[in-house]
Amino acid sequence: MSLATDRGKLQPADKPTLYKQIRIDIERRILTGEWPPGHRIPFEHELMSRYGCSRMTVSKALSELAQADLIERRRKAGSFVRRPTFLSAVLKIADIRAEISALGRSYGYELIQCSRRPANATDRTRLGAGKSGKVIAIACRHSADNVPFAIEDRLIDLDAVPEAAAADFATEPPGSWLLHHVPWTEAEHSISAIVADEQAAAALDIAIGAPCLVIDRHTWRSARPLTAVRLLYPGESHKLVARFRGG
Amino acid sequence: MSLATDRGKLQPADKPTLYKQIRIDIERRILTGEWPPGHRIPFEHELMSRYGCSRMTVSKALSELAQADLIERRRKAGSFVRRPTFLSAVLKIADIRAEISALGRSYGYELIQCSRRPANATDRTRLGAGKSGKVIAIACRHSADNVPFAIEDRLIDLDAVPEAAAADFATEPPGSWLLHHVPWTEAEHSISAIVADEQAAAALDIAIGAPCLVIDRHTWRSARPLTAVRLLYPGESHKLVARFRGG
DNA sequence: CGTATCGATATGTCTATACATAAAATCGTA
DNA sequence: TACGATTTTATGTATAGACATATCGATACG
Repeated sequence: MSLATDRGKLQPADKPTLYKQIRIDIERRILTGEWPPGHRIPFEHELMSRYGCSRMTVSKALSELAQADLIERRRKAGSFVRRPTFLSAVLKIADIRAEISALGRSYGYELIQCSRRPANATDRTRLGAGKSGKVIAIACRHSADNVPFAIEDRLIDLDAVPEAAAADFATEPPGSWLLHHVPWTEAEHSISAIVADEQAAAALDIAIGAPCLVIDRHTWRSARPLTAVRLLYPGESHKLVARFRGG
Repeated sequence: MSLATDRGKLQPADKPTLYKQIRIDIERRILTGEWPPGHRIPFEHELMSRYGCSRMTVSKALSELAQADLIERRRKAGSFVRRPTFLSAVLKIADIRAEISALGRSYGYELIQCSRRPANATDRTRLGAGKSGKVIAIACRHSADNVPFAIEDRLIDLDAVPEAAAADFATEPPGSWLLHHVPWTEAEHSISAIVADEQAAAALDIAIGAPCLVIDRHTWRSARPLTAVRLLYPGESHKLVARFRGG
């Protein structure tokens, strides 16, 4: 897992066109604290004359800053540095295969169990689906350099994702397959910690009672549940990187 | 903690100006999979005639989609739906006081220890600072409805954040104070799980050996370390919400 | 056959202008 | 003074046109 910025991104020294120059000038003043939250940014026509350009150019810079949530624009009042109420960071979650490969380690995948069945009450609750037809239930294990890395327990709604019926989860991890084949609009994650029970300990090759990081992820497309997954990692750390502060 | 989208955000049914209409039209096609990754979006002048508007209007819609990382624009070639290689989600981390208040629970704060001292070798390593002068070391406990919620162990670089010397951490949690007073440009998070040792168990009022979620956060401004903090939560879940898929 | 050049083309930036719209500020009147 | 109508103002959206620039593809050349 890795966290990186969004909010317009820290530009990679693009050749500074004028509007970009204006944008990073303002960004710099905000990020250094020279213009604190609540500060009114100079009016567009002030920036026009300061930079000797048209209002459209200034406006483009301000629009991007607004889209990035660094400033707030209010008609008649002006533009203001946003008051941060949250730390905001973009979480980039690679699928586990890509994550392990990116670390330069060899990826291993093992399908433990895969069944297609009509959804029972537990499945429906887990997916959050009202009525539900068939589901695919998958249990599998990911390993890095032949050491267990995570175990995965997943449910896929076959009505919402009929293409999944044709996928071969014996050879391709379901997370990778879904990431590359199924667009989604919303996801929700819950992070928690548990201690390994006998089964988890055996699958992860750790001691019973050892700490595990748990990630539960639910994914929807337009409010329709697609999949629910629980990932269990041995307690060691997963890194996230964030940039910028946010509103 | 709560995760929400960036990438332009799921618009709250803004009155649909033309460029926004174009934007959400394209967004819809991407998100439903009608235009899969790699698909070439109609050329700007095709969209111009389809919507009967000027190129600037079309371009504004595409620019926002590009800033949101949903598409990639290439000169001469056209604009293309981005190939998702990551799940992308915006992590919004409220400071703990705000987080607990938002849940409608009463917030309690208890300063356990606070000292100002020259940085020792351990402090420097932890902050990642080369040379370092003074630091503030803080240990404190947050509670919700009088139940321990998290314990915090923090180091603040006083040279980088001299204003911190004047803050009163006996009454205001350091996370809240920093969030509202100190702009930052980069942060890095590590999430892991441990089992409570005797000290943590006592502070959190849980059993020794019970699982704890650990978040280590380092924060910088322009590559200069500002603060390092370790938060220890009892194992129950922390929710995150993400939207859209990303590149 | 491989390479250099050049034209066509789609996006990238910018201008000058116009009108719309939301909201602050002012004024006028009850 | 209080309240409602009017004016002012800064942003929001949109246009038409201009030139810049990257790059694909074709043509010409060695």
